[in-house]
Amino acid sequence: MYTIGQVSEMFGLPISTLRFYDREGLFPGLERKSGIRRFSERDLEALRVIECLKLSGLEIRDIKQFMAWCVEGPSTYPDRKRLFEARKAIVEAELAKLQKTLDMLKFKCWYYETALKDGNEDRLNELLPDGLPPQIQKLYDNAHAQA
Amino acid sequence: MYTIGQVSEMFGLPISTLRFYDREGLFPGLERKSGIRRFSERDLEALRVIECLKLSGLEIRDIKQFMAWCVEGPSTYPDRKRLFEARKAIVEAELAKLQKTLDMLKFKCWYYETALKDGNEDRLNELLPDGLPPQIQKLYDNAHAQA
DNA sequence: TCTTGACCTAAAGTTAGGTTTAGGCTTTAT
DNA sequence: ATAAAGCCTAAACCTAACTTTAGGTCAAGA
Repeated sequence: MYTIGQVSEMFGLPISTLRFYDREGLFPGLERKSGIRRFSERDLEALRVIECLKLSGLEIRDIKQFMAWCVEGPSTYPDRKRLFEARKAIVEAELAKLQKTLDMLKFKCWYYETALKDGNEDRLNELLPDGLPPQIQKLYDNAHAQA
Repeated sequence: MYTIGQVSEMFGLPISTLRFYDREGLFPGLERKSGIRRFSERDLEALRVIECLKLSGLEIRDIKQFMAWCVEGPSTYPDRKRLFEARKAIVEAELAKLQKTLDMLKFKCWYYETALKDGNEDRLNELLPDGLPPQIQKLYDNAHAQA
């Protein structure tokens, strides 16, 4: 069993955030001893899931819903399964988008490196939009492709 | 040249958002004809960069700074290069984190699929934390690894 | 000419996700 | 026994990034 301060340390989250999550119902059944929160291994796993779902872009009220399902029992397995499958699809899309973002950033890094060498953007403006070196052209095209 | 409504259509962004960006100084030198905004090809490219930088997690005030550098000229090439290199590092870290998130989600999908077949989590609780099928164990370990 | 649709501004409002404050218990080490 | 550290709550506050509102301008078609 852990105190809120220990959990805060372990997860690198402010104590105020943990209390906020608790207030929002993200730790149903969290134990208390004379008013003081005692986090069990189960609560830590819940917190890991919270962090995962948050990263996947889920809102707090929906995470609360998930935690409520966990309390409700096996009848909610289908709901929970659906939730994770939906999140999986969303994160896969997000990853693709972020990869595209990364290509744009890589292109821009090359762009300013070149501009810095040349002292201006004149040559770059001539190369654009399709006379770039092959590797760079790939980045540029990918970054400018329609979603 | 495009009207704000056309740009809104093209980028799938609300008109109010485009006006907000303009108010925040993200389109320096945006042309107007009797008060009405006319977006040039240059402004569209700016908007593409804005979307990219936003996805990379940059705040509006810092995007504004970047746009100001673009107006300022070649003396700011080093600043702009540094900005993109920093963003690139951040997005690469973000991608790694999101990949880990995805592994957790994949694990949870498998978990609830199994729980649904079994009708309970008893067998799963026995398999955890290190008696899982190899492929699944990999997902689980990766998702639970320290940052 | 009149009406419709698209544009404009300034300013107030909204939302999510916390954080801070003020005042007060509890536990632990000396 | 007492003081410091760590815990508690309720409620106010904060910030970013928009969005909405209210009131008005402008240009084109019937």
